[in-house]
Amino acid sequence: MIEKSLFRICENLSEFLEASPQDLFSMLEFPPDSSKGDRALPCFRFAKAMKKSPQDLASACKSILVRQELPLGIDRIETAGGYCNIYLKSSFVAKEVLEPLFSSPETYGHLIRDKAPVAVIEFSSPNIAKPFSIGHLRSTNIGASLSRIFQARGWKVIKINHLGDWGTQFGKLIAAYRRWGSADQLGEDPIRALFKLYVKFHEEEDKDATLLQEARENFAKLEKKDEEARELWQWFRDLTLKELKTLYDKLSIGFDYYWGESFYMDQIPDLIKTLQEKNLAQESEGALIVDLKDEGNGVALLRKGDESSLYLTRDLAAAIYRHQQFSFDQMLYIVGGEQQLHFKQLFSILKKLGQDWSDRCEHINFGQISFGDERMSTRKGNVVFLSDVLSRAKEMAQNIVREKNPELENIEDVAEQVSLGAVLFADLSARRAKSVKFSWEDILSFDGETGPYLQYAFVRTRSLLERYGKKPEMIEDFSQFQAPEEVELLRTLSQFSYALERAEKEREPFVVGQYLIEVTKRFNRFYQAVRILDTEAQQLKGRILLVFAASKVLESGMKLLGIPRPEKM
RNA sequence: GCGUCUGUAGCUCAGCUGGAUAGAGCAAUAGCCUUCUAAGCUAUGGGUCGUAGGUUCGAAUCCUACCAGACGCGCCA
Repeated sequence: MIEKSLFRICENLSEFLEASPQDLFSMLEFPPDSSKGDRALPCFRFAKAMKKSPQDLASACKSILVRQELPLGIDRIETAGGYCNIYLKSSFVAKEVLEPLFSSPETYGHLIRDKAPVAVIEFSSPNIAKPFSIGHLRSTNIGASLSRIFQARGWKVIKINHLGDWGTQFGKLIAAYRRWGSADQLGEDPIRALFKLYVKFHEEEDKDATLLQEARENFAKLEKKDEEARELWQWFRDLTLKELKTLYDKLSIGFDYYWGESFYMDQIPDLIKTLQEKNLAQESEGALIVDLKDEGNGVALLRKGDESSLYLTRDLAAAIYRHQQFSFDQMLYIVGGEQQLHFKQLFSILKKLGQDWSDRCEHINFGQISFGDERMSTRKGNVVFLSDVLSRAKEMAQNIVREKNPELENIEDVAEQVSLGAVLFADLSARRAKSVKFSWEDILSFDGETGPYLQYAFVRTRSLLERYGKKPEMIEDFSQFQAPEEVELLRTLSQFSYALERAEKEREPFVVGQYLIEVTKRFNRFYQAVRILDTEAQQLKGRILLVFAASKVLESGMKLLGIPRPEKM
């Protein structure tokens, strides 16, 4: 184990630097480039207390370390500036990468824990009766990736789709349907038909003040289990859910529970009662509120004047219910940053309710997708539908595949995979918090650091392995990798688990994407610089094993991000 | 007005638990296919890290103020 040897070094320096080995270990960093070693210990921090220059300290560290035998796999120690740089033997790195990758490629880089902590992850959560826009892709994509990353990091993950299937919007929809809709309209493309009704409602709303009133009344009826309203609601919900599931299948995303907002409806009266009994809720202007002004979180609305529930009420019920069911160690809400206040209020009220697990709830926010200069708005109808993006991307990919690889058999399938790769990766190519301007050009890009870039490298590995024709075998001599491109590739492959760890800690799937770009870059350089298939037997065996290793890491990482892995393209 | 987030190359973004010369991709220019898929590889140019202070041996990174943009702040979700 690389970590073991590095930890040994920290132990050996512990006394001299007057710091625990654990602290030293956590201080180790990756140098900017490999000429400065594999890990570095910065000595600046100790300079003041020990009244020595960082340079002298680094040298002292070096002499302490070289005085005795270096731990297994450590090649040498050098100093540069105030850094004590640790160089690993490249044969050691090769062994550490290739052996586990060969014996259990599926779990390479993963963390196995004795007892898996439980994470509830709520994501995607689209609104029923509204088309799935490119904006919804963010929560879906981040949530699905994070779920897989958490699993790879040893969590048991429970995935919940908190469908937006309750609320005043349904009152609006029912009102719109009654005025302008008909059953035939919903036959062909029900979602678009419902969407048109929704947009029309908001157009007419400005002219006709009674509309909103009617919508609210409809929703109140729905909550009071009015049969007719409920039938319509059920119908709209079924239509949407059917279409949603097709989309999730296409993206290979599954949920453990489709517990939408409506699911918690019956739990709300008790919740309200408890809140009142604990004197947390108070009447104000006809509504029921929790005053959180003293902590800077404004006023939280629990119940409207007409007694109907609100988003926050349903989220409170949902959180409590989920905790009862799963007693999770962590709950992540993958929801846009514009709802920050809502989640602050939610967590704060949970705490006031005495739910001590409230600090295990976390809002994983992300920036918005804007469209040109305007914010995308379903109400105004200026949205980009995910289905349109996907079909346009597929069309474009098809043209490119036809041009680049005309003999390919299943061009349409490959185009589908490549276009999905492009769209999904584009969505994960910046940190969550960044808001992104939607651009066809960016999302349909196939060159440079994109999904297809990863896929192309993966295809190259598959092609090499196929041409090789045999199963790769384990090698004995790990010192045969001499070319710098081989060493660099191995070095990068050895860092997979760090990428996963960082992605988990920062809740950033993007970190895995960045890492895969790095692997791909290293692989391409290796491929360019070195012949693989037409070399002598020993070298061939080693290089094909390295190709196998790269292929598996790429595959594993792309799986985590939901990026399809074509065999040919 | 208050709060949160963002501001780094022409464009899109890394780097932000302080540290070694501020890195990629796109676009531009110049090379590399009689050899394993050129959706690739190599090279070149391109930067007051929003502004001004402060902390520090050291600041793109931490603190303060200001500027610009996005979002949120009582009956939507």
